[in-house]
Amino acid sequence: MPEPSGRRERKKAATRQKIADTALRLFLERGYDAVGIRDVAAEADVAVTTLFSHFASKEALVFEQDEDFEQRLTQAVTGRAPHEPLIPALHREIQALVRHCTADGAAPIWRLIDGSPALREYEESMRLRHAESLATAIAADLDLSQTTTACRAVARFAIDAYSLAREAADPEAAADEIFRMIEAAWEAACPSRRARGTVPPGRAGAGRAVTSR
Amino acid sequence: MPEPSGRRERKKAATRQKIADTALRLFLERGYDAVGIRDVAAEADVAVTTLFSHFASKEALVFEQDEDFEQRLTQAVTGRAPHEPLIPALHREIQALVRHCTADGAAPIWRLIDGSPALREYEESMRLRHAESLATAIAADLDLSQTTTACRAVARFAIDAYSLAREAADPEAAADEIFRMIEAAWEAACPSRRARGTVPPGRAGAGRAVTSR
DNA sequence: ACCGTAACACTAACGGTTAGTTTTTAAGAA
DNA sequence: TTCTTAAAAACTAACCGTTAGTGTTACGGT
Repeated sequence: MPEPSGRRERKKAATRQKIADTALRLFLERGYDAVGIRDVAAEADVAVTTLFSHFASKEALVFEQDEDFEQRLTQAVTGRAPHEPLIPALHREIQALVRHCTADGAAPIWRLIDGSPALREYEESMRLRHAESLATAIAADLDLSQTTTACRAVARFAIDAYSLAREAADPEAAADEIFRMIEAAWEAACPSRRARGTVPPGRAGAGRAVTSR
Repeated sequence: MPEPSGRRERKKAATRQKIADTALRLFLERGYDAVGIRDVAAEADVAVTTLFSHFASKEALVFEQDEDFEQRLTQAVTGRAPHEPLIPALHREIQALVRHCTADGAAPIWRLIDGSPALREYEESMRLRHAESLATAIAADLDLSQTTTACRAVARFAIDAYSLAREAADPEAAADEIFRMIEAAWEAACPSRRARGTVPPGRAGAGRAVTSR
């Protein structure tokens, strides 16, 4: 089996990068809808088929940068300090991601995205996949001490927090507010676990059995 | 100006219905991807452009039935019994909707949807629009006693509950479980309101000020 | 030096969608 | 009735994202 070694991979990466850069530049210059795939391919000096061998769709060209989002989320769960409670760790990571995408430099790209229904739809769908990965990571981390349903729910809630915060007037405050809600929701789903983190110890374990699944 | 009176509207509605019926039949017979727009138009004996004057996209043909989803949600909020708390009302309606779409008769359509990425994506995007409407209804109902962020968050959570419950092995139990979480989240966001409904009176109003916005 | 194959190019098409234009048909006015 | 207006539907012809099919090149392993 060919062990990867050098030139080929570099050339491939260079082509991919050139396509992504060209695409983003053209989109920002003329608007997403006003630029066709054929325009991008021509300007990047590659064939249309080559473009599609690097990117699955036109929308994927825009979300090149945003690639590690999914991994950062799951890492925040699986790679957190031992005994650190789940929700605050998630909260911290989402805050960082929100800050990252509301930074001044990223503004034009997000204006681009918000301006195109196709891009928004693509993003939503991508986030849902992220939520599924996150749910899996959470379920694995908790090691069967929690329902799959509850894990999938918090995962979705966390993604919701990200996307609502991104749109809010004060993104950081919005994320804080939503995560206060998520913390409460998680405790309600967790009758068998100690309460800890940003919320006072309150009533944990209301004695209701988990019925689903 | 000509006041609309009868035949025209009936014929138009009939055309629309014929298109929708034909489309659904063909999709169920041959599969969504195997049926082209031109096939549907031909079988319904209309021009392609006519089809698109009735439906915005191919996917919209499938979600014809599901039309009143949005209105049922907002109605559940705005039209609930006086003094009935928000979350239980929402819970009840979502339960009804989940039951409706997991009923035996509806199974083939949902198999169709789950089988096509395009349809799933379309549905997600549609649900997000529903969540926005719901958030608006909730905000209006609460009359400024709650943050927009909190309203948008519960609205999303409710939609999440619907779509997670729909996929769960035991849909009703899953919806119950997630709504227990939502109830807790809502109380955490509601320092100024009495606790009531499906959850024991517990600690309401932890004395934390709402900071966002 | 040779072969296998990954990367890319080229042509042509498919399928959803839309613009432009024209024909039909219902609703009201003369 | 007949005429007028306008909505509904038809037809043509394309646009655009995407893919299949078919080479061609050049890198990497032997």
